[in-house]
Amino acid sequence: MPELPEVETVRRGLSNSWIGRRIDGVELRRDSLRFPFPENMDKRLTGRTIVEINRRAKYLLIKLDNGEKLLSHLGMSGKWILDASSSEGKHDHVVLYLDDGSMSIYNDPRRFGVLDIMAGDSHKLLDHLGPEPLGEWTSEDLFDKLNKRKSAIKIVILDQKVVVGIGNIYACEALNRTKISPTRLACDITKEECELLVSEIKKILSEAIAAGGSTLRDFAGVDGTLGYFPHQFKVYDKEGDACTCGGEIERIVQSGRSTFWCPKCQK
DNA sequence: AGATATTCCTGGAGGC
DNA sequence: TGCCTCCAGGAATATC
Repeated sequence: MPELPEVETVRRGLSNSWIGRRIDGVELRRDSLRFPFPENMDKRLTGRTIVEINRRAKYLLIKLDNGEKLLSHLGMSGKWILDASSSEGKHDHVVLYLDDGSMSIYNDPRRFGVLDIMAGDSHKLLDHLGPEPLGEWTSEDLFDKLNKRKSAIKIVILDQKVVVGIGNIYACEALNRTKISPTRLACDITKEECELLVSEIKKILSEAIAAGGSTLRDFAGVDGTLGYFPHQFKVYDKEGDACTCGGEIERIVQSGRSTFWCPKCQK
């Protein structure tokens, strides 16, 4: 569920709490999530100080003082719980003991998340990724990629090789905002529509980050949990509701996933 | 290579 | 109230 804005919000929350902290102890409650943890992950993290936290796509890159990075992906249900007083959670998989006496816990019921340690800049999960939507991403780049694809536009903008960070929710929302039908073939999207898509995707992601940032203080104040933040959506999970144009929002299934859209205004 | 199906996992919702 | 089935979804992997 966390898409780019949620991961960026988590990055900011973790930065506030973690930068400059030394990891004094690591408790692994299991040996894998989606993938096995790297050999001796607990020992390799112990004694390290966190110097910087970056984001690439939906991955968090937690830089350590020896140059290595802890790679964290939240999958569907992953959360970092900061300043935890105790760990009784059923799905608390990893506990970090920090040098200020606090405890940070990685909790993930569905275990789709990833934790790994990388020494250099290359990683199997990162190397094939497409451009960052909030970086130097242009409509020309998008048009070139869509041109070659005969799948529905909704499916193609979910492809992390085309552009990163967009999940099911923002794909639906962006298409509604640009009035493009999710069923149109990617190769039939015009240059003008690409310009619109790029600018609306940048806008909606920025807005969501701003909203996440504003809820972060309150949200983290309650239980210190950093994970998924609900935002205001126009079409996602709103089957049967009225679209802003007056039409009725429908749900269809594309490649096994729900798409919410308005057939009246999205052409 | 590109398109599609399958897989991982648990909690929550809905049906009876 | 309880049990069953289905569904949610990120992204690697396999298969055609």
